[in-house]
Amino acid sequence: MKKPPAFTVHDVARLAGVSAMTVSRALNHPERVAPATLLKVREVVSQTGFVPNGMAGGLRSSRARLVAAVLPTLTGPVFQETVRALNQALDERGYQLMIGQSGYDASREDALLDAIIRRRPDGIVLTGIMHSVEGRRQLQAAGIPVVETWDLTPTPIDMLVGFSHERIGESVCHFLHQRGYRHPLLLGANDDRARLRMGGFRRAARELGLAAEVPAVLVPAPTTLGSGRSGLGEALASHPGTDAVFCSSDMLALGVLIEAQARGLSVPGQLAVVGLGDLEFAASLQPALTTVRIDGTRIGRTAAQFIDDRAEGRAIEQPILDIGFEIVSRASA
Amino acid sequence: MKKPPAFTVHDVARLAGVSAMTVSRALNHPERVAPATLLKVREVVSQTGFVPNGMAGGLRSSRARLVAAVLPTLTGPVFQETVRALNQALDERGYQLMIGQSGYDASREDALLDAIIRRRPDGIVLTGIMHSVEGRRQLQAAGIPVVETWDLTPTPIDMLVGFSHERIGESVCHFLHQRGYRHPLLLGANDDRARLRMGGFRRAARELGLAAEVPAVLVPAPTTLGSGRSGLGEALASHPGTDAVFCSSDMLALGVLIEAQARGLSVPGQLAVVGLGDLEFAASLQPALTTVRIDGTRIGRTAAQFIDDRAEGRAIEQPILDIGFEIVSRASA
DNA sequence: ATGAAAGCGCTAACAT
DNA sequence: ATGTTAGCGCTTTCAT
Repeated sequence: MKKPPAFTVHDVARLAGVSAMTVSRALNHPERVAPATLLKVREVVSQTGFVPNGMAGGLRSSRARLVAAVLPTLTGPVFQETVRALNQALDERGYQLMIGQSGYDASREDALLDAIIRRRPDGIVLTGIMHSVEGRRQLQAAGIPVVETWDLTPTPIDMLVGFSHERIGESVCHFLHQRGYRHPLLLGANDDRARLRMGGFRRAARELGLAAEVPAVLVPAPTTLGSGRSGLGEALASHPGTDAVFCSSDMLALGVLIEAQARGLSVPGQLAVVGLGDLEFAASLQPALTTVRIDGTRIGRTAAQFIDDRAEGRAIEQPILDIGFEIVSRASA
Repeated sequence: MKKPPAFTVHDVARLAGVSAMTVSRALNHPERVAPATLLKVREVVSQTGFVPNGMAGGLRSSRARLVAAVLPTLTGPVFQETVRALNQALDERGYQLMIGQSGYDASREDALLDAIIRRRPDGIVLTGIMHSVEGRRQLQAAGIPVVETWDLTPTPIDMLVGFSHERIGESVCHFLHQRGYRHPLLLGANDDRARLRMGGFRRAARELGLAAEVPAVLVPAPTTLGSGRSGLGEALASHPGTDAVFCSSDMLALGVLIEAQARGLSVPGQLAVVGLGDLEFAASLQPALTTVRIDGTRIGRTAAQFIDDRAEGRAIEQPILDIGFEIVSRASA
């Protein structure tokens, strides 16, 4: 597997008896080339297997046709719908998606941003809000379109497609209260967004006179089925009167469901369970899971649209978009 | 958000009172630059927020420091461990990961390969074997290191890290037979790899005198919990004597577990269930899931190693690696 | 409709 | 240890 010298536009040009420029045009603007010439060029291209060097083209045209996405975990199911929709929407518009994993370590985060900015992508999609001052500065300075997602802030770096985690907390609290549950408990990871939801839930609970401070059980991120099981155990040990659990992910909720079953607790009779994410499996569980649905597809598609609009110089009428959420009421609460 | 003209090495060079080349060296080979000069350059770099243009550097040095991964689905949990490990191992070596979704449509697949080859990545990781003749030709012609994964073939394009799906089928068949199950059924998607496992399972079953043709229930890809539930229903309707189900994913197996419970079937007493993947949740289920463990981490890390070795011109002693698999015996079978 | 010249920003190769 | 020159492969710009 010795690397054979790859063909260049000049090679193709020579073989087709035209200039390099005509080859470039035949590839990128076929309508501006005479049909006969086009045919000839295409012939040579397919015979040689020529694929243009995108680094050279991108360098000259300052269009990388690349979008970078930064995710806290590559592995969590939560953002998958978003990533899938983003990838598909970008693909339709002729962009490739590059992914990077953030979180955990501040210095790794800097290195990741650096690696991304080096490639001069046409846009960067952040899952969550960029809080680091240095990171914000870097992104602003790079002048690359940025879409922050999955959260709201009054001061985005650039563009935003998200929803309010606090309002989710409030809504779920009201939802449970309305159904007669009086001793809710919060089960979740200790990340920024989960904290916001807890804050909203607790405030609503105070306003409803439920509890001065709704108890919470924290589990390590990322949330797993196993931590749902052990988390419920912990919750019932420390707060035996608990009659409802709001979980910060559907996976966690599934763990709670399984643990409840193992303990002979009926759901929702003795314990209500609410998840977050409305993952594919939520509707198929027994009992079917009541959960908070977030339209990840819309987030992904909108982010792609924003970036493409920017790259094409189109104005964006509403660059800060709150897409809201929906409580999907099924059998578990 | 007007794009401010980004700094170049020349700007930095001017401000630091050195040549562009020295800036380049200070950034890439700091040891070859006098300490005082280095300090000066770094000072200017951090003041200007300069980030070198990777397209220009890559063009000149023909090192993109980029690896492309092609996955059948971005969303399935099956390859996540592989992708996570791949990303991490590449990251440690200073590469970025670009992902693309294959499958579904042959013309989309060509476009994806084209988009990847354009970027002249340092390597391409394929999840599964590339069967398309045209695709193989393109990849060979591009001279980019290719690692095929998650399968075995005597004729890889280049390098390979995988395991035998046929042998998995055989092994699970023997496993179930040994435990006294005599009426197994196969539940899975109708993809290449699942077919290989079914083939292996059926051959072993014939050799063991279990059945001339072990029955199978096919579900659409990607496999879901819901199709596990409906699949079990279908299986019991058409083959009421079934006493064991080998599912082509853990998610499917979870669906089978839930459906069995809903029907009052005891597992493994009346029905044995075996999954594939050993996903995080498998051990935490009730009953804990017996499943086939594939070391996705090793696949990902090895693929990264192979590509880096190639890029650095190191010889690879064993470029075709069978990492095998392991049946993790838990409570469900 | 096509071509020639120039240069995108960086770094390999060769001085000094 | 540092600088100079040249050129990676393409596309923008300006001719023709």
